[in-house]
Amino acid sequence: MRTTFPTTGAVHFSTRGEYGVRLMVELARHHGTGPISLTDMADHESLPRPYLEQLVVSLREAGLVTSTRGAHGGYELTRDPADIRMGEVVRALEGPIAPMICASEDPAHAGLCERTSFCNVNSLWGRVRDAVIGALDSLSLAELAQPRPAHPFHPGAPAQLVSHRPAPSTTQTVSR
Amino acid sequence: MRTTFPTTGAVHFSTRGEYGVRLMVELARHHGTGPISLTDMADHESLPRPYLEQLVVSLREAGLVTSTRGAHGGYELTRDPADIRMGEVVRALEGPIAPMICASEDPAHAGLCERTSFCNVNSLWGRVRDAVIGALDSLSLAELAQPRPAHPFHPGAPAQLVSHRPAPSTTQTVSR
DNA sequence: CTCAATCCTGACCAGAACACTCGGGATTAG
DNA sequence: CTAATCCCGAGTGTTCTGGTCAGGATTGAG
Repeated sequence: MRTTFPTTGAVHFSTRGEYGVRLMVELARHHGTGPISLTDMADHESLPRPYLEQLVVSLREAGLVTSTRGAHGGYELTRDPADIRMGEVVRALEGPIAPMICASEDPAHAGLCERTSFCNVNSLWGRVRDAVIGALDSLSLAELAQPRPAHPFHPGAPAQLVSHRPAPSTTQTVSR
Repeated sequence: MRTTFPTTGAVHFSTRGEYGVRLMVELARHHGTGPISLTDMADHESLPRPYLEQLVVSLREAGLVTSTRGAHGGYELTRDPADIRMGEVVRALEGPIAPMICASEDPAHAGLCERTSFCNVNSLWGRVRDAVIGALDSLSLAELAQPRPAHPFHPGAPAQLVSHRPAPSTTQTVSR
């Protein structure tokens, strides 16, 4: 089993997200060449096929993939990879991006935190949510699927740790 | 109990983060006027005090608060609220911001994903991590603690849904 | 000195979520 | 017909979450 790796609390994607995205990348690479079987992908990525079987249900229900049954069947993308934002993929797999009840993507649902009137802590969670959504939607499946050395310039920031702690300056005007 | 509210999978802060932040806000509001007891804060925020007791341990260990024991004791901030980035607070409560094993804040730890050499999916998780860190560190405790109508201009973007789907353009240069 | 208000520590616990596995049924190409 | 597929629902051990509980140490006030 995977044991969720060293438990890290906040902002942590489950294996559904991880495996599902890898699966979509696999599909994107073979886009246009007919359906691929789950068994093939499971073997190629060395992931448990019976588990992928239930992940792919979410992807199908979200309209991201279609299936053809029977021998030589399998799955394929419904749209061009360049047309699929990673936000859609992750949302399909893990549900809506809502770090907190009062920071739901659905405004109606967010309203049921009765503290909203007087507490502005939720502005923090809202900010996090928007940051995550922005990060996910700024990347298309096609960009993620291209092999390795992404592009001569703009190398796609691979394992490259950017400087966390951007600037511990006291006064710091937020963007937007 | 809180039942983690409608389960939302990805990017989801636990009550540790929620309660802990609210606790810090409470402390920030009374900063400079001596220690406040946990009981007071638990009552005022209607949170279970015995649970807060273990949260506050993390805050103390992170050096964010100090305690004075005995009667009329309590907790207070060690630094000025304007000097505390929310990233510190959240990290203290929930652990390092790492959405995935290959997107750890600690580069050494990130190296133990053996796929890093040939898969660029981790660039996605890295991007999410940086987005979250940026969002958290761009806000100070002081900003979060001020009462309600934050500021005449720069209204702090309260529940305001920003347009997700920023621009589904196919070619899209990353920022940075 | 005593007492009550605090912080501090560690153990315990029920329920949920996670990461799967398993068994079998429906479809279809060869 | 048969093998390769997708499809579906149920079961399962482990971990995490969100607490509770019991008691000990420290201190200010009377």
